[in-house]
Amino acid sequence: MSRVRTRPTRDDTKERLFEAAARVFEERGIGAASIETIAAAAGFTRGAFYSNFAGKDELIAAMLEDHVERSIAHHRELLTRYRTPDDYVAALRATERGRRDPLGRAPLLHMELILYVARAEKRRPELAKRLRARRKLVAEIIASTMQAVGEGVRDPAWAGAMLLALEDGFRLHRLIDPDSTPADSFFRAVNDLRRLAES
Amino acid sequence: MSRVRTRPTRDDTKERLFEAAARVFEERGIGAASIETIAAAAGFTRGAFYSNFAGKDELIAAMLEDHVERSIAHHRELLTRYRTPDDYVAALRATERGRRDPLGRAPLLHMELILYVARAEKRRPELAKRLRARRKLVAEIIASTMQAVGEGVRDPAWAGAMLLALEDGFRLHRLIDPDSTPADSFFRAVNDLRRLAES
DNA sequence: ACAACTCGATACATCATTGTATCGAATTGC
DNA sequence: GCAATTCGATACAATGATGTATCGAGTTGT
Repeated sequence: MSRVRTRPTRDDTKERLFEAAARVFEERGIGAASIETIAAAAGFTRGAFYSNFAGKDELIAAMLEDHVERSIAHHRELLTRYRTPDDYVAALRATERGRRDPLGRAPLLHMELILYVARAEKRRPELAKRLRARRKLVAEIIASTMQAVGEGVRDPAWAGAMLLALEDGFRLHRLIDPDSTPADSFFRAVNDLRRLAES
Repeated sequence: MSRVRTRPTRDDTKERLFEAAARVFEERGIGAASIETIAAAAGFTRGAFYSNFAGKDELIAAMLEDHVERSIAHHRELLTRYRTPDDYVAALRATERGRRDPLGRAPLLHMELILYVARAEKRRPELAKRLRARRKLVAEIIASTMQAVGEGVRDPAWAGAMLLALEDGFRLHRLIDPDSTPADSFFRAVNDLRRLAES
């Protein structure tokens, strides 16, 4: 039995390394981020890092694993509460405003991870699985909320793919030029499309 | 006057460095690419590189400059030839197919550049200018081709922004998962939207 | 043809990064 | 409590990257 904990638990350390890595990746880019910098940002030395991960690759794999579930869980939770398209979009808008991003991570990091993994041929399937899960989820959301209002969409899966492309695209453009790309561009587009589809 | 040129011109060297840099950036990512690797890929040494550019930043700025003009010029040229939406989309589809995209590798560079510049606060305006130019161009295309058919779009500028977001989004997703994201996803979406807007 | 100039390779010094090996302190099992 | 184990800091060797300074070959103007 220990009297008072003076050393952080292993999971604590990993968590701190995650956060630090997210910050550093976002700031410098994954490729330009050194292990040393990441460890230092977390308040540790390289020793701690290598004690927890085999290297940069394993860290990133762990980051993906960790955060994917979180974001999907959030959407599913929203789905149980808001049953019409308008409500759902409104709810999303609200969380968007409050949080950093519906996917749970800052946009730059999101893109950065996509690129990093897309480049690592052997690891691409992981990210692909994630994209497919997101699409399936959006398709479900469309189908579910549409049905609640009595409207029909011919192909929810394709509609989901389009919406996700639109979302990621606007996210990218907002990175480049926030001034000409308002935060709610995506939602505006969704509403426009819904209006189009209804007429 | 020299008899026979045995040394490449300065512009030749720069051009070769551009191409090599594009390859290396695509393969390793901008952050992870070293000057040495780039120069070597072009068949030169670092000496040549530093003789032509002050550093990585300046190289990238030059690459952007180069890329932008080329792509915009191409679209404008298309615009003079194809005056209806259908023709234009068809023409785009054709050039897209012809472009080197055997493994979907070229788009990586596009995203990579966006991220790199988005991160460099001081340089962001350049890329923003480019995004705005693209949007303006697409808006013009929409307005121009629509008018030729006698249709009206309420807000061509906004429609242009949406289309670009859609395009970049699909490009991103194709990087992740080519199997579930066919190369013509964007064009399919454009056609769907046109059909929606017409009804 | 000759002098001035330009380009790119080579060499060099400095510094950053990587991965491992080892040691001491903290923690847990018994 | 005490031994065994775990965690993370430190030291270390090897390698890679950066930028500059310099030299020789190539090129241009007159």
